[in-house]
Amino acid sequence: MTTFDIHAAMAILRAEMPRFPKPLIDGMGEEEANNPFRILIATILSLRTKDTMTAVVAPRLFAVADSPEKMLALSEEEIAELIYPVGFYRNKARTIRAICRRLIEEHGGKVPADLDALLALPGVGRKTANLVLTAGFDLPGICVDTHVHRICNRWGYVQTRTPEETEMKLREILPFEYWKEINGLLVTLGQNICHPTSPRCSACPLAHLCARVGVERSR
DNA sequence: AAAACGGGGGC
DNA sequence: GCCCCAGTTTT
Repeated sequence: MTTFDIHAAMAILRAEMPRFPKPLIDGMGEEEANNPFRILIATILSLRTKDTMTAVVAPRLFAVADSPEKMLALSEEEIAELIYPVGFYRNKARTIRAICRRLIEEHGGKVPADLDALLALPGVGRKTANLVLTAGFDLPGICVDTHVHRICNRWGYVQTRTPEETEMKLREILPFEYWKEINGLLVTLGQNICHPTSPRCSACPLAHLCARVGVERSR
């Protein structure tokens, strides 16, 4: 059991996080916000990469190809050229084409709105699949990336070793009303305050709730 | 459980 | 120069 007050924490985050720049997916415009294809491809681009870098590259790519058919019309080299700065660009270009081929062959050219179908796509793991469900389709899901995993453990809200374990625990204990929000809010907190190393606890609006597990107090 | 993929930005 | 970054796959 945990004594961490999740309701208080989420209320504070809802109030405080909007003053920071929005994460990539949350920052997408109205048209893109519910475009599962763009969410999916942008998430592939963002693997182990600064999301500010993805924000530069994604519009460049979508201007040329915003559907599986148009994307597949580009060669691996052409895609790699367009997305170069994100890193892993050869892998990602190959993965993007493989995904688009599968979308056309097995899903009528649409992104499936189903967790298992998403996980079956090449290069798609639990983080990406859950982000597409929640951000792309407004369906239930909990997207656990390194920020969510780290911060929930620092809080003392969960005690887990891996992001997957964190997701499964959150499915048990996180009130349903927060499922779709927790990723965006914790990414913002993680990028701006609760950094992986040297978190700025003195600037954190949740400091009074946090167990600060694994966090060194600074002065 | 650990390595590999990989270039750009911050310090 | 060195370390980190909205992970996933393979060994």
